[in-house]
Amino acid sequence: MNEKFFALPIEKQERIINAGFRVFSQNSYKKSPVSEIADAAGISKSLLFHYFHNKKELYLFLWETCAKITIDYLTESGCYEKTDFFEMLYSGMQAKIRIMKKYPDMGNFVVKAFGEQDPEVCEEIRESYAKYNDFKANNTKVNVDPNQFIEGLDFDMMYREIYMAAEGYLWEMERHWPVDVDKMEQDFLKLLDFWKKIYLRKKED
Amino acid sequence: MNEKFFALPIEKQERIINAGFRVFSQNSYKKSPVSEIADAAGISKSLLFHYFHNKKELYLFLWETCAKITIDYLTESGCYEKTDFFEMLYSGMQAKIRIMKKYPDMGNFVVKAFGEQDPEVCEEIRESYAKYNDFKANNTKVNVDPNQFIEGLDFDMMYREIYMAAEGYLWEMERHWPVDVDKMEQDFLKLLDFWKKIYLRKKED
DNA sequence: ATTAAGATTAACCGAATCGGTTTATGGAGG
DNA sequence: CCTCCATAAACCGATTCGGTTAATCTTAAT
Repeated sequence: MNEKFFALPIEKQERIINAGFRVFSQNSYKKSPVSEIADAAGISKSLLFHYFHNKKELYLFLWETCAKITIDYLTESGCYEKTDFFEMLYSGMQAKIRIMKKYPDMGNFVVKAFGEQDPEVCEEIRESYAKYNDFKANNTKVNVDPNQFIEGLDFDMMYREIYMAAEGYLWEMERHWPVDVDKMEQDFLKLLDFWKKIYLRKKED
Repeated sequence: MNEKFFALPIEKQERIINAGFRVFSQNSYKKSPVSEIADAAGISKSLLFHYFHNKKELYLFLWETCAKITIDYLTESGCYEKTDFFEMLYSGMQAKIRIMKKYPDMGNFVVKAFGEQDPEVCEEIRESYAKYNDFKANNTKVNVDPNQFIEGLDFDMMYREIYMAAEGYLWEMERHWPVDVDKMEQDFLKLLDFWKKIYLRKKED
């Protein structure tokens, strides 16, 4: 790609990135016109082709950008260092919320790209995803104290259940456009309280 | 539409319906070619245009079909008559599983259609959805005994949490194609047990 | 065997779209 | 006035799409 892209004002870079996320998340790679992305970004198609030599390059740049954004926001949230389980959940969720605020269509783009079948891009997508997963595996070490939970609790099951509920909540949110991220944070705090009340051992002091 | 469609062998009807679900769920209305649907169904484009006069008619037929299928499977499952909360959950989930078995892409089609913006179809979609919602509101009456749950439980919150977890689970499943519906049922049974253990009042007899 | 009717498809059409290129424009600095 | 350089308009050949038409294939009655 043309490195001059990064010399653009950040605001313009983000407009282009978000336009790409939006269009590519709504249609398959082949059916997503570059012209539509340019329109959504408020620039001309020719300019887009000036910064990215072709459609494929733009697409893969967006894909790599997702990994970069996720890693940046997650590490910055400090969630990797937390030892308290619910604190980890909370800062992780805060990172996701901040991402959604700035890149509203990134989540859907990731899902769509991950399932992309087009031979022109799908191998690259999968390779890059493997790399990202390696990074995650090397940097995620959850250590929680099992004594804080109620007796006889199936911890893996609880984790899974909470994870799915969060996922389901996000999914439900994204269906009701536009996403109200502030309401989201409130809802999630309420959920956290609910979970703590259910799963945490009562303090008997 | 051409009523002769319903005279076709059921197996062929379903092939066409599933092909429509598949293609329309992967791209927006405008970017979903009728020819691709015909290919996926194993028939010629001209034959598809013989049964449905145009693309819009096919699309709206598929949309109405979703409501019909959902209502049919849900009432047949008996979940509307259940008074036990977890039994209701279980039969509802069984209905959804049966639907996914027969129409693997219907769920994604519904989501996509619900968010469709194209002026050629979006008003009709919304109207029809309102009708479906009315039906659901008139036929869903949950009456559960609050005494069966642990003390101090926020029931609405629990319901919401369970609902989201189920949603999140489905969503996670659909990402890992193809969906293994039998494993799904097992997982869901385990989840049900987990919830019962957490939320139900312990029997002290 | 002939034919009529219906089911199904291949071939076709005009309009629009798409990825990408070439040419033109407009504005800032020297 | 000239030179860059960011940006856009106009353009191009290839392809695609919705829909139609003409042809073929199947079947069952005569």
